Amino acid sequence: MTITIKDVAKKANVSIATVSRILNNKPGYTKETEEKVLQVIQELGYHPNGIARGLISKRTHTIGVLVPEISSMLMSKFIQGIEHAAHENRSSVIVCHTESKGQKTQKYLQLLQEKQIDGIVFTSGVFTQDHYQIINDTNKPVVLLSTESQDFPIPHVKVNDCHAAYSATEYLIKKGHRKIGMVSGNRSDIIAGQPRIDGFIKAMNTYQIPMKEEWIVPIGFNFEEGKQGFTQLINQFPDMTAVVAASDELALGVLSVAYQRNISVPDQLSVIGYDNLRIAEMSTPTLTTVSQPAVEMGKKAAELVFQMMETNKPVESYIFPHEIVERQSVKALS
Amino acid sequence: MTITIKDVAKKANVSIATVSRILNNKPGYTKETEEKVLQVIQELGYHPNGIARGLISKRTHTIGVLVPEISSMLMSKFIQGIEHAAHENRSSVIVCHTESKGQKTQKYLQLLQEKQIDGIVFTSGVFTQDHYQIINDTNKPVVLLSTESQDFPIPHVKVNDCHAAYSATEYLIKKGHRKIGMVSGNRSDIIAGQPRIDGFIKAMNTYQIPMKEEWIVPIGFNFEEGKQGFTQLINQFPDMTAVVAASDELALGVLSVAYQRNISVPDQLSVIGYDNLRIAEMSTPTLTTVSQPAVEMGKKAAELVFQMMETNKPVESYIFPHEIVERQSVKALS
DNA sequence: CATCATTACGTAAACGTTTACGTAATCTGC
DNA sequence: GCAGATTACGTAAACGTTTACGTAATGATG
Repeated sequence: MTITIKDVAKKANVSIATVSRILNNKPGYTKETEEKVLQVIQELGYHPNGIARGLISKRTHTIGVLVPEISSMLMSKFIQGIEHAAHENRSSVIVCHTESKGQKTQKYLQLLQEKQIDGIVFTSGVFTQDHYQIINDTNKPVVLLSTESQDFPIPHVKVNDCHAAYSATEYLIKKGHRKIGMVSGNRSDIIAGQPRIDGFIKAMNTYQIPMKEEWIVPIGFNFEEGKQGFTQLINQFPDMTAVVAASDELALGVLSVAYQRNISVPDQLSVIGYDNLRIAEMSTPTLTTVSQPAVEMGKKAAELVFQMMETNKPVESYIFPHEIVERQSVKALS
Repeated sequence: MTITIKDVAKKANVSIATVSRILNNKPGYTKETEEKVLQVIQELGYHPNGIARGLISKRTHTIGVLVPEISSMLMSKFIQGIEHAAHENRSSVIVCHTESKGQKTQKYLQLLQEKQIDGIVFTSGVFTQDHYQIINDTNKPVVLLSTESQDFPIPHVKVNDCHAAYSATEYLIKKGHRKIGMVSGNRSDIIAGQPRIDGFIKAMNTYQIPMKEEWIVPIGFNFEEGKQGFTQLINQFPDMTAVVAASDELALGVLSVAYQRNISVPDQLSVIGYDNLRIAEMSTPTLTTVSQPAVEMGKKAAELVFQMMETNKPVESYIFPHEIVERQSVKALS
């Protein structure tokens, strides 16, 4: 049923080699035969079979992206950037939902290998020994997005989490705040948890602001955890005037509990978020936050993958600058 | 360099046919040879090449999904559901960002065809003649998600937009509201625009509530448009007590402007949204809204694709029930 | 006009699988 | 113990391309 290059060749009275040449712009045919063949292709409605092509060329023009959570707003921005870069490189992207599970991640890595994809963007939290094993013997380019690996030589693109959290804290301090709490990711999360806590502590120390351990509540990154974390924080630190949240979702959780308890933001409490997702503009009050250029980061990560494919050389990691976006949730103390 | 089935066969002293049989659980080998071959596969670290496989089987275990906007929260839920169903059917999904552009959509359809994907979930607004053309001669299963086509016999899964908007409006009416405005999608959007407006009007008529044309502001679906639309609406309808927003993002825009103008929600103004995205729980106040079970819908759409592949028969469209989720943004008038 | 380079093709072998068909060995039932 | 059925394989032809190599025809050069 399906029309192949042979059918085209036969009908155009040429060999399949000639058709192939025309299809791929390789030299070796006259203008006339080209026109003839092109016309036959039209008539027959022929489309080349990418699978057969891939079998020979060993390129599938497909890259895989592993994400822990598809419908996370941060991840969907990453994916958007990746898709964009892929499209510019005539490739498409397969999304793999790992649910942060090591086993599912491994299964997906195998799957991608069998599918002969050209490269991988890995956004799925911690990158383990097992993952490296698989990836290493596939010999395909991989880049880590918003994560990194200290054990293996794999390029990454991210912002400097510690530094960004430092900036956020410093921003509050410069606004006159001294009693500052933090709701953050778990300490066991060595990518986005502990480093941001470190940044917070470092800023407090640099500005010689005394602080207590219980001013920091490590709990996670989502909205519910933000509500929980802030509830705990406000109970053990009632005269706090500002809080740095390690994600925008956390910050919204803070806003939500504050609203319930009639704590006015920013008049009684200042809040700074992290990520600069779209919800940061959509909340009431709008959220001052540390911006991660997520779409750009996704784009860059994918571009590095393509660069590695072409040059066959390792590439440099890329650290994106962060930036404080001022909105309404932080007030200067007089 | 790459290890093929031949290498395995040679090292195990069997033919490639036998290896293939073992790989695919087809009968015709003893326990002994199986063990032997399996062991060699382990030793060599062999992985079957899905491309070569696909060339023969004509199945790539890949489906494509076309979305107008990847980082829309609604779309990412759809994608999540689709990915889930795909994974359960041992397939993976390629995401294609169409930007609602007909031309890009067509390009992507061609691409997917060349990639020999097994089926398509189409979530990209209006489904045109041109799209049908391409899809029809590929002969692959397609299902429309959250859209439909009156011209072509393609199954869809969605909620009944008109009915859902009717319910939302009715809900407000039953809470005692009479002066109700609407911020909606454009009238030219025959999928999610006009039908929801129709539902609104129908409810007002059914309950014999007089209304004016300018109580409806068709403008779009996102946050910014919500702000704009509501600003316009409140100016020409100042004594309005409630508003139905055709999306949660629109509703958040309403909330935002109301906050700026010191209109208290829900005390002075009730707001009902549409979609039940995660932001509906995260806003202040939390948003009463019409729930679309987006993840389930995505899942169902993909499942229909697989069903069509297996049975080779057309399937029925599927209308999901909607549901009002009560939160804090609507108040009963006494 | 003879020689050589270039052009415009065609032939056939890959790429890594699956699978129809053939064949020798083993098993079954009497 | 023998005919026939069954089992456990091997051989080779597909699947739809790309591409190295060969060849005849054309063009350029002296």
